[in-house]
Amino acid sequence: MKPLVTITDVARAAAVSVQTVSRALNNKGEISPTTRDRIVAIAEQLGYRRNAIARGLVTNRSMTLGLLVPDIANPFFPDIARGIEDRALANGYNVFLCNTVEDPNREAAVLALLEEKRVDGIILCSARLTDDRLLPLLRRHRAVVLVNHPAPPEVAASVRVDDAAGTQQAVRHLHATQRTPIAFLAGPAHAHSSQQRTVAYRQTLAELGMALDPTLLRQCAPDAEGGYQAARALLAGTTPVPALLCYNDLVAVGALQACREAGLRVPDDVAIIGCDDIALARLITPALTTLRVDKSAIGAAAFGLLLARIEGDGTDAEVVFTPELVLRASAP
Amino acid sequence: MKPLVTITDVARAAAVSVQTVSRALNNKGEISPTTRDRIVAIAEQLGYRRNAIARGLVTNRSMTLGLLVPDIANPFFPDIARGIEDRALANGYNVFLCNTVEDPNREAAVLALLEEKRVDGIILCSARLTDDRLLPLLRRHRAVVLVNHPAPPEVAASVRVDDAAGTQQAVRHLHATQRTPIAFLAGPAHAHSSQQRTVAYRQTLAELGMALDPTLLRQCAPDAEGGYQAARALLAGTTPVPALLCYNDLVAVGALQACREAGLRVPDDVAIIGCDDIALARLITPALTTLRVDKSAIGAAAFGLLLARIEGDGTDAEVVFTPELVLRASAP
DNA sequence: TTGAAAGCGGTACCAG
DNA sequence: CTGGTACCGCTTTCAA
Repeated sequence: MKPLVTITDVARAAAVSVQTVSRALNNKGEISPTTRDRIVAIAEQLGYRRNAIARGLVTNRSMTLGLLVPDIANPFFPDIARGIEDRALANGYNVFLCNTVEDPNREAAVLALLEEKRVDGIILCSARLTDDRLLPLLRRHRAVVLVNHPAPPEVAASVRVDDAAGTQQAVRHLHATQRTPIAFLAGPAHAHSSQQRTVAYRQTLAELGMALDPTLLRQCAPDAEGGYQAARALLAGTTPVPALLCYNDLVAVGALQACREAGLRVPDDVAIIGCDDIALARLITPALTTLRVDKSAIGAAAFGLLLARIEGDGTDAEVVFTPELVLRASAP
Repeated sequence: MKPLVTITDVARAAAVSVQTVSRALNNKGEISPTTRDRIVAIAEQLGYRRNAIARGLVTNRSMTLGLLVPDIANPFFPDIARGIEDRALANGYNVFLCNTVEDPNREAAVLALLEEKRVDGIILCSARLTDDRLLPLLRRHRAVVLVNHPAPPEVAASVRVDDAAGTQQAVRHLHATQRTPIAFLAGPAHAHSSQQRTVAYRQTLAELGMALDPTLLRQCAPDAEGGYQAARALLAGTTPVPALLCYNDLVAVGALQACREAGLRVPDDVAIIGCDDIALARLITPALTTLRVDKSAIGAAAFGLLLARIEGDGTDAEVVFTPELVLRASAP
């Protein structure tokens, strides 16, 4: 552990006071350009790097954010993270990217740890905690933005995707192309977006005069394995299933695999629609019809809302993105 | 910005000194169980949460690590990150997961930022900086582990995959199944693993008495788009290409797509081998023959080495994993 | 077993 | 324009 250069060392080397060094380094306050340049040069030469810990203690700002995602292996979240991190770095913030691996307890633990680390704000994607546990934890943070989860405006701003609109588009498309009845692999029960889409699914079926067959509505883990298992179980039934609406693209990939193993052709025997339009969706065969959302824009919007809250003017409380149905081979 | 409870507040409420509270909270030093429990209860009730910033300033330990990956959207890295983060959290560390988006300058910037944040150590995966820029930056850090990149032991420990062995297995398999000549989509020129594999590719061809056709050796971006472009360019040539060895699975997915568009059947007209065995590899059609490495184990090993270095006994300097060829439909 | 005081490396406030 | 001093919240050292 090599002894690091401190601001005092720089001050001594430059024969000035520490405050003068501080002013030079931060380029603020009244200071003559001459001394500033001289000090900056000396600091550079000494290999000085400022200590964000010490600075954070006095400024009460860590210039650090927390980002929680339920599963970083789902390409949906790296894309959002990218949108956030790009803007965060540009604004001088570092991001703790925390994978809660779909585990509510880990989500709670991470929220507490981030509080100890005194992050300036957090962005929580697709919360898995129930509100009674979640909200008290969130309230302790200085600024919070939720992605895909509602919250009282005094607790958090939110960025969400219009789940109802997306589900409606997908169901209508399947209905219009004569692929009924429509099964729905609905994702995890505790996910808010799953609940919203389930409501929309039921409602749209009703609007179109279709009966709801409860056996065609199944929850599943929001990954390929979950989709595979759920689809297998579904296909084991006696009723043929000509259309499969999936919680996300990974679920759709798993379902596709299950269909293939069951000897069903996609889209001839079964049409499949995913959600998110991850990069993979157009690279597999058949390419996946899916609901596209602009993940990078979601990330950027979330950061924007968070920054506004950190800086005090938490005016805009909600941004909504509307998904767009992208037709590809799996459900033309 | 709500006023947070400090250790002083707790001390006042419990009518003891701050040191006693500190001892109670950390459960160390001599303290009577009675007062300790009383203090802990009061702290809890006041909603006290300790301040890692203040604590880090005095202990000179941030309990924070930095993890740099070139592209978090490549499923290879989330798997490694998962292996690291699981063990890090279990040991009380938080991880800054930083996506350098294949950009050397961003890598350098992040390395500097992490230094300001006084992370206790960093794990850098697949460095993109050249050693002359990289090493000075690394030397400034207290503990460093490199994944897929060599380094002098006094600068960093390293975890690597035996690229030569993997490449050799793959080339031999393609040769044994009569699929020659063999093209190689080698990934980014500045990646150490790309260089190693290129050497092994040449060497193995020579050992097997095959001529090297330079037009069959192409660099590419290490993602699906890169594989797609490189494969397209390759297939535009006049020579048929019966075998395609790819830098990683994403490159292979892109190459697969290019082959399909060119009207080539996989594996009948072209055999394709990927690398990493990401989850996707067995979910696409045809399933991908690939070189499997245990990503979670790589992450765990990297964390283990880092912890050893942080705690001072940086004895083991290198861990090597050997990839295993997994035969699937794309190159049976 | 507990407490008083010093100080980690900065920044902020005021004086010169 | 520059310097002195207090202090952020906590742990460490030494006394009591």
